[in-house]
Amino acid sequence: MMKRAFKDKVYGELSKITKAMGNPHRLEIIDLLGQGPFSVEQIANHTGMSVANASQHLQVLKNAKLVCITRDGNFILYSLAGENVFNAWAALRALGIVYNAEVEKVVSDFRKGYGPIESIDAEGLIVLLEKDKVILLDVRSAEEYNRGHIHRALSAPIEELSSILKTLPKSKTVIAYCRGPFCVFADEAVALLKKKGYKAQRLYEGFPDWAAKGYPVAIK
Amino acid sequence: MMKRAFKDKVYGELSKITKAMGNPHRLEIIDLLGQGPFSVEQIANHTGMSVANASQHLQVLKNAKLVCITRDGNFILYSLAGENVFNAWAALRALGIVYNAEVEKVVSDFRKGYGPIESIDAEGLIVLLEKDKVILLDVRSAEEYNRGHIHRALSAPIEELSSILKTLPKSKTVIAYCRGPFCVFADEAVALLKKKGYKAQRLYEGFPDWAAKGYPVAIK
DNA sequence: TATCTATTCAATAATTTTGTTGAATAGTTA
DNA sequence: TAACTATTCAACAAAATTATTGAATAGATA
Repeated sequence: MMKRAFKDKVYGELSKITKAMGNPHRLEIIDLLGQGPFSVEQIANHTGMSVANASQHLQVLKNAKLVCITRDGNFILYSLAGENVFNAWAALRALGIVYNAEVEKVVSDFRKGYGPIESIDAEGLIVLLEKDKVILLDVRSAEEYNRGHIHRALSAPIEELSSILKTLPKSKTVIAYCRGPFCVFADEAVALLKKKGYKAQRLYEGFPDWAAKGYPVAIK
Repeated sequence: MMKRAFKDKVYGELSKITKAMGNPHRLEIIDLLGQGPFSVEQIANHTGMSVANASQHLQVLKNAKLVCITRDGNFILYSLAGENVFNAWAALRALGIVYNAEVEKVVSDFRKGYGPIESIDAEGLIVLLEKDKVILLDVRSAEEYNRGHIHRALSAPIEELSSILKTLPKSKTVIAYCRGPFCVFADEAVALLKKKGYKAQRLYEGFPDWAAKGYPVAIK
């Protein structure tokens, strides 16, 4: 029947997108590319895959039009095809956290390893920033900070945090943020800060979520 | 490494959701369940699958917590696990239409078969309804209409449209809507209406999209 | 032009997904 | 309780996905 052929085609085309997202490595790549462009080798390192394997997964994402490439010297940089891609990923991530208790459990179990970590959401942070009551730390790498960061955040890469920390007053609460809800840099930072006697929380979301919501960002 | 195991777990759990959505039949089922609950046999008929096959795909969706079941007499009714599921599907659908020219092409090619079909979006329809300038027809089945329909819409199942049509004045534009952008009932209705001398358009979205946006609905 | 190097490709085996078939099951109805 | 029926299950073969390996390629640099 004519209609059936049409539907098969439409849902078939759309399933190319969901198929492309239907793999843990590729979800991790999408999450990573939310930070900005990365080379194949960088992606491989961040995700613990071989370069050839990462390349093949990137081909799948590229064929589904979820990522696109630019060349920079010898390197090929992959980035998300548009902000809708990150939004769709965020919607799926939220779906997982809300309906699938297993996801929530894995995350909270892991975080317990750092002790009790309080978190604040983006809207809450905006209020605190307006009151000038907090110090905001970007605990990702300096390179990621330079690509773009939350307005008024200080760069404090997790490895350098203990030295930077000495310059911070203990009168204000410190908020740490990183790449997203599944990135643990902020948890590590909060654990260290609390150990040193600071009042500290993590931002639940990461920088890409903040930017996607249209909240103020700065580029160094 | 500890962190890698954590990430593997998190992305692995989330990929269960995207894997479950990574199949054309299962996407069609999700789209259909946006209308409300259906039995396994109904789902099989609507999607042109065998009952056993539909059942197996439904198990996959259930395991991913995307659908849930209730019993009604001898029948087991499947429905979406929550409105977030439809929203995520809508986000993916939009992603496909925006970034993947192939999806857009398949849809517009098919619609050309009915002649030039104009469509209006939900926001445009609201304006026209306020001005009382249009007649709004729900061309889905009477059963689906009774489950819920757009406020002020008349029920006009596509098979009965030609008889109902005689009672409609030609002074107003007629807007037809159905299940969603990939449902062709509204296109068929518009083609018929235009042939009979009416000014007619289709609503681009379907009833589930309208309801998900929080616009006014009525239940018979 | 020749060299170098990041990336892609091709081939392979292991694993997973898929649809069909017919039998089994659970829960309702009589 | 017995009969019925919608749904699920189990087993199978075909097809698709996946990670690994090492070779090939394209494009920049010297």
